[in-house]
Amino acid sequence: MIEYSSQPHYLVAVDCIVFGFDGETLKLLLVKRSLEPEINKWSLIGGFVGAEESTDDAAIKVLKKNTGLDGIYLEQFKVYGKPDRDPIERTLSVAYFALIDIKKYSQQLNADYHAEWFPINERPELIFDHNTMVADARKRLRYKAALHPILFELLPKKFTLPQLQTLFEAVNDMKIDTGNFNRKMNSTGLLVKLDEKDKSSSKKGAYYFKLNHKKYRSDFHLVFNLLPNLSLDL
Amino acid sequence: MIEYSSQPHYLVAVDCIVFGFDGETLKLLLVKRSLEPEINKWSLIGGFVGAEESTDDAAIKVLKKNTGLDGIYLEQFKVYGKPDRDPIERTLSVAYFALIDIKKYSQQLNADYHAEWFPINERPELIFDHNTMVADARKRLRYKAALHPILFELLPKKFTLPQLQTLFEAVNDMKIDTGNFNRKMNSTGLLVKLDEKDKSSSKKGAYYFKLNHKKYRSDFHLVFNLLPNLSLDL
DNA sequence: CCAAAAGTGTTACCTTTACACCCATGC
DNA sequence: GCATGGGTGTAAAGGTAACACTTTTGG
Repeated sequence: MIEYSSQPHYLVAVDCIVFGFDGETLKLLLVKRSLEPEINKWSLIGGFVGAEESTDDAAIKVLKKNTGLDGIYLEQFKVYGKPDRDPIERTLSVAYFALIDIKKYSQQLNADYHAEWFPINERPELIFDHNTMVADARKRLRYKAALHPILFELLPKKFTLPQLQTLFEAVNDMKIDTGNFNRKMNSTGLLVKLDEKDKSSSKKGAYYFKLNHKKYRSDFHLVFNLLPNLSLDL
Repeated sequence: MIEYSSQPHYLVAVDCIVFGFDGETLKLLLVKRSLEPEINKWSLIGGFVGAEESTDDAAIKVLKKNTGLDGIYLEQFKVYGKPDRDPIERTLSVAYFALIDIKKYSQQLNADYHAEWFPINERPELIFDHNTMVADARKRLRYKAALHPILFELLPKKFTLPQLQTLFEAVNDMKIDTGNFNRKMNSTGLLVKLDEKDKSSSKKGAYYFKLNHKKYRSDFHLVFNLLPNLSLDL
């Protein structure tokens, strides 16, 4: 029987940075940690990787358990592998960021899992290196969102251009010129204008759009320039 | 004593996709695997992560051991975490891509470690999922190289514009217009023209340039547009 | 009618692309 | 002097940014 002699073995966890958008601010889904150490402190949604599952599977499972949702946009972005990042025992964490339509998130589960949305700039202190993870995830989200139409994952099926613009402004902490933004978005071919208007935030009303899913899938990998004065900072 | 009960533990390895450039083609540094299973088959440079080192440390160590080089450009890009990717025992692999100036690589070590450069398109079959890793690393390199001036890491201190262009063409499998390429590169402010010329490949000779390291460091994170018809495909 | 938000138009400017052209020199 | 690779010039087309302007409608 071949074996890798006496190499050390470690625990492996996944942690998910779950972004949501309520129409105004970018939010983060956090849970109260249910095990020692640091029990009852705020933490990212995470869990250990089981023997029969891939890290991707583990992340999907953890998200399903905490939000009840399937088919969430999920992207592995970094491994945190410092020997002492968990004080109890060496644990590597594979970090994923997730984008979910906050409206799909059933509020009921909130109570079950002690999960809660926080505006990203008003979040509590997190355990271990989770604060760093959030900062890294945010940079990565900005980076990716400037080049790929990823932010649609955060919006409901029907959305308006002003909503979309607010989302881009929230993610990137910047003001964007409406005229240029609309032209740019319309020119991507990703938007399908609906007849219906959203009158909740103005008298004139803003047309609803939906995503052209076929084009979204086919063009997803292309590099767009969705931001003015593109200068990211990853 | 707090502990994480009976969660499973796994081996953790790092694997490095090491790119080099000889002035003509993009190359990959491979080694003959020295342990069972698949002993003597070609493999990426890798090793297990020791108890006292981070994954980054482990990657640096593995590279140092196999190339004798310090200060290599190294970037973690993905974790491979399928349960059965190693047939002997579950092992997660943290993949890094590395860029080295092939001229700095001391040929002598080649013999010591059975490492060898292969043109990227004429490489042998690799063990496990290493073929996938190479494909992924190459995509990632293209992506990053289109937006950040990362390819200078592959060049010697002095280089010419035609060399730089050949490198971009090799990485991206495309022909690039010389005039436009030169103008774009010169406009970045990253190049310092030297008085000396390289006459090895033409009668007229091509001016040597060196990298403006200060500008390289300060502007590294900015998003350039270093390729024509930018349309990547990560 | 007016305020306020949605959305369009206009223009100056810059970048990109394609390609023609000039330059230097060893043979 | 001419072939060869190095390097510059140019003009058309397209994209970007700034901002003025029009539209709609509830109060």
